[in-house]
Amino acid sequence: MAKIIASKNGTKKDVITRQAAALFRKKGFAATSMRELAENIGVEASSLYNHIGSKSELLQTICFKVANDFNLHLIEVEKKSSSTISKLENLIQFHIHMMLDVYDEVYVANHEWKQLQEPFLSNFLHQRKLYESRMIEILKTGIQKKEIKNIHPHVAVFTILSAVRGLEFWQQHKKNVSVKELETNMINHLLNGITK
Amino acid sequence: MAKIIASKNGTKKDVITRQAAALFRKKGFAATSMRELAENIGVEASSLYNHIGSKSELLQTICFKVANDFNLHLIEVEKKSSSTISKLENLIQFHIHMMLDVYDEVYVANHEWKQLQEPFLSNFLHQRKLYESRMIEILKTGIQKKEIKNIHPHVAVFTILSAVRGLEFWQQHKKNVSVKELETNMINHLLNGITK
DNA sequence: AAGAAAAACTAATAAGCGTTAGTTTTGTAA
DNA sequence: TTACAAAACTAACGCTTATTAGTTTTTCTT
Repeated sequence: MAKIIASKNGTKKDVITRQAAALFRKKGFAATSMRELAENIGVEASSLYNHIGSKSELLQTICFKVANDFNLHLIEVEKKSSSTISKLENLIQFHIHMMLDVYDEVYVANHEWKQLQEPFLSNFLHQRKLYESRMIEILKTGIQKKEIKNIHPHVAVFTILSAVRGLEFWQQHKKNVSVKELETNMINHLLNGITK
Repeated sequence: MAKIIASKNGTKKDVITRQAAALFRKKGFAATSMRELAENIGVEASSLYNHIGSKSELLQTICFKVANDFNLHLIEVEKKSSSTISKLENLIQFHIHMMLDVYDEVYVANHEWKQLQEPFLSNFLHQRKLYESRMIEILKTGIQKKEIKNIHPHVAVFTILSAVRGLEFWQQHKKNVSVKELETNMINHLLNGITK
């Protein structure tokens, strides 16, 4: 009769959620069974339900925690009175760090949100759309202030967000490239290009 | 007793595969049932097996068709004696067009390859790794020839590939931005940046 | 029109799914 | 030590899954 060990700063629900994020990332939400999750923790599947409500709830928790983290950071950036470029640097930097720090969770939020049930699905998509439109506003301001080329702000935001999302593929190269190197290269690429 | 209608240039297997790609994209591979796929075509689930081998086979067909298309194009680009920059333009352009032309298939190849079974999973990943390393070589040459800044080629390739992969999110904005506008903006962004 | 081949159908299989009920064990506090 | 609550267990529920077998219908060929 194994017991779920609660780590220092986390309830047993947190332990389950973290392990769920790891599995959902590795195998996908639909392809991960509760029995599998339980086995990974060292417990029977039914025991999980002493701590969580449902499989769906796990996905909800993961997705909205990530969405909230990004939202809170964007609010901080918007408050600042810095230049558009440095705001963008700040945003890209945060995305990179989230991707490296809470990889599983961010990955799941990016890829498995489709498996959310209503009304959570709509809510999640709404939040993301809002995030994007606020980033677009930042770029528009930069264009007005002539800090940024007269590009299509919508396309630019998608390009930047897509690029940082791609850091999923970076996990396996963590050793070869330092975080700092990655950061400066990506920010420089997305802001200044690569053409000499 | 509905019958699967073979379209002009496609066997019945093609029709099934195309519909499968659409569903796998919308709902994910694991979350799509054969009964659902059959219903979408207008036939009983068991009837599908007169045309295909298995559900897995459908995913394999989709993923390797896409991988092959990208590989063939890369070979063409490598043959050319043009500048590094124009090679990159060519590659980015092709990615954009694939994303817009065979959206479902490319999306599935990008997102659902995890559900491939061995040895197909290893094979697919190998092909993708090869594609990336060949793109890196192109960038390295560009750096040597001083056509391109002295950036980290690996990071740059990932940034570019991630950015174009993100065009998934563009489907819903097709009306607002023309393909040409999208193309020039993205290529310009990824090659020349957005800073004035 | 007859016979063969293709492709649909119905029915059933075994396995796996998320989840619940009921029970037993464990840990905690009086 | 006793009592209570937390959290584990076993067993089962009803449902869905991909796939197969066997049969009937449709289509193509002669």
